[in-house]
Amino acid sequence: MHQWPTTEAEARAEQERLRAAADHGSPGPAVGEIATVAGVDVAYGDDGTLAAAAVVLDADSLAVLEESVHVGRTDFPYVPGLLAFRELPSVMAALEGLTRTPDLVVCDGYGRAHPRRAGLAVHLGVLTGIPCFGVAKTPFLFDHEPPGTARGSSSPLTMRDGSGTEEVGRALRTRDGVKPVFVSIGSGIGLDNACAHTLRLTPRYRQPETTRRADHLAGARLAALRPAPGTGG
DNA sequence: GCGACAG
DNA sequence: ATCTTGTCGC
Repeated sequence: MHQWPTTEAEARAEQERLRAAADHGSPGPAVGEIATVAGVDVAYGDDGTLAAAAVVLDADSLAVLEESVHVGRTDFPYVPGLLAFRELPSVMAALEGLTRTPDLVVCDGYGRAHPRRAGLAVHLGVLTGIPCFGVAKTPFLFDHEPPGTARGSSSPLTMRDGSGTEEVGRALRTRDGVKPVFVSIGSGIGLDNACAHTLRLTPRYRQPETTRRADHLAGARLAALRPAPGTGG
């Protein structure tokens, strides 16, 4: 089992190791080349309680094939830039609870679009060895021109601090007239394919079905842990 | 050194 | 992430 950092210093060292190990070059699987796709997400309770969920979908029909939940705790606080160390141990546990290995993993948050090029999706991609990318909801650290209003329109994401003009991700409109999501690669897949998969996963809502399913599952499990007052818990 | 900055 | 009602729409 993996040894997880407990201090910020250890986390940064591990983050750099993972960044260096990431595959940022291969195009990875295209739409039509995968049979299954997994979504992961974490819901938090008051104390350190959390529920991490992994949901496997049929890549074609988007039907749910399998679900896995890990209930546990976190000691690692939310530190900007180090989100991965708060979420990953339990996410990995949830993934290990699956009976099949998905062909692709989609997570909340960023991958290569990160101050040190090592967001959540980079960590997850390297640690699982499965192609992985991230879909985030807010741009904060990045600059981008608004994409066209039609679903499928996109524009490049660049670092807001002006550290280069490299496209670290892409603002992608997944629904007509709805604010875009922000796609960035983790490891083992290219940005073009990541965006194509994201569009396949958004037939109806802004967020990918993978994320929506995992988010719902994690939230439901956490709620089940905290029965409503007077219900006898 | 301090602050901002996914979730 | 989480705190939270009603409301509009399919």
